Parts: sequence; structure tokens; C-alpha cells
Amino acid sequence: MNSKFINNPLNCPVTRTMSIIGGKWKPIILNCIGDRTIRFGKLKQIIPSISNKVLTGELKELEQYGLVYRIEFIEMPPRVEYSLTNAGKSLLPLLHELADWGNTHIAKKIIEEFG
Amino acid sequence: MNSKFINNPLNCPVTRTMSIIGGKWKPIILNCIGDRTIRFGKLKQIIPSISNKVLTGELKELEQYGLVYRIEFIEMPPRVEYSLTNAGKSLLPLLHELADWGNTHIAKKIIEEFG
DNA sequence: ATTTCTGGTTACCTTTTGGTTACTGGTATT
DNA sequence: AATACCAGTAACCAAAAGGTAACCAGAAAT
Repeated sequence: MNSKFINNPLNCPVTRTMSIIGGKWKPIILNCIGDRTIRFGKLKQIIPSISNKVLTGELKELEQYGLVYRIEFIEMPPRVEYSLTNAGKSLLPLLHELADWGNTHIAKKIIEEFG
Repeated sequence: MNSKFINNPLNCPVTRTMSIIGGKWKPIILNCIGDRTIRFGKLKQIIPSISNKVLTGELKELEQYGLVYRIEFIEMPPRVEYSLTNAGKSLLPLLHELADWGNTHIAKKIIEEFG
């Protein structure tokens, strides 16, 4: 048993990481932001099936954990720009590894189930 | 935008991977099995705070997606042995990367919240 | 005067996830 | 005769996550 894992979710570092990137939309959002600075509306346009409420919520959490910057311009109509912090950017390679793993190991089995 | 990510959870390979390893206990279970063959009761003993029902369920899903073998001996009292498939073993390094990422990037922030 | 633009918020509802407790079966031990 | 052993199941509950629809502000354009 590797000491990095502790047999209780509250103390498991993987579980902690999951609590950050594990939301239904979080990996997609992180990947969509990527290296650019992007406005809220643009994100919604790229990810049309996410709702306002959820996109707001996910971005808030990502900001809270230091993965995205949020810059609000006091204008009317409002303008808010999002971008990744260094911590956020450092997640991208990991997300790609997860994608690759999924593509090579479970694509067939799960695709039927997902429809 | 990398083509490996598709802006809809149903088609996103990361989301698919998450659906497999994203359960509250799945990373811990995978890591506890590791390279050995282990019985149900031993797993429960190592991970005491998981309930029978949830452990059964997680193992079933992991088996369904080809990450663990389940060998049932027709005896009384029952005996069932679990071990990782190659696909399951191939996940371990990824889980460790997630743990390392969490430890270096978010440990401080989130530990307060987790208690 | 009304609509549009933007980045949300709010109230409410449904689905998913995880948790609790009690129960099972056949053999061996007390 | 009762109990422990093991690997679960079944019925029921609670909490969390996610989704829907309506609403807001205040300036600019029609």
C-alpha cells in the first residue's frame, strides 16, 4: 500500500484532486480555456449544453482552488474574463493522459452505455 | 481546442474515464488491490469506513469495465478473490500522478475545507 | 418606448450517489 | 441449539449534484 493513498476519502490526495476536477463539466471547461483569456459568454457558446448556473458554479470553484483567474470589468453590459493560472495549466497534461487512457482502455465498453 | 476533448460530457473521453475512476472510493479500492489478489473481507478490513453495499457496488462496476477480475469459489462460507486486470494496473501510475498533483497544488487550500 | 447586450442570481425540481440497517445460506465450532 | 464465518442483498433514507425557467442591471441601439 502506497503511503500517498490513505484509505479514507477525506485524507486521500486522489480524492482531493477529484473533488476539483471531478465535476461533470470541469475538465471540459479547463480544456476550453486552455492558454487563452476567454469571456463567460464565449465559453457558453463553445459549451452550449451547460447551463448558466452550472457554468457559473464550476468557474467559481475553479477560481476558489486557484485554477482560474477571474477578471471582472465594471462596465455595462458586464464583461468578465477567465484564464488559467499556472496550477490550472499544469492540469492539462494530466487531463490528456486521462483522455488517452480512456480512449485506449474503455472506449468500446462504455460507449454503448453512454449511447 | 484539442480534438480529444469534445464539449459535451457524453462524448468527452475524460468524462468517460472519470465515470470509471470518479467514484468516492474507486481510486482507493484500485490502489488497495494493487498487485495482489485480495478477498472481499480483507478489502473491507483495510478500508473500514466503506459500507458493504458500496464496496460491492464499486467492485461490480470496476469488474464491468474490465479493471478487476472477480473469482468466486463455490464454498461455504463463500470466498471471492479480486485482482486487477492489465487495464486496471495501467491506471495506477495515473492515480499517483493525480495524487502528486493534488499534493503540490491544492493541499493547503482544500485541507481546511475537508477538515 | 422597447429591445439587446452580458454575466450572472434565485427558487424550485429531479437524478445520482452514498449510507444504514437488517437479513441470507450452509458448514463448522461451541 | 446457538453462533460464527463470508460475501454479499434488499429496503429505505439523506445529501449532493445537476438542470430549468424566470429574473436582474443599466447603457446603447432601433
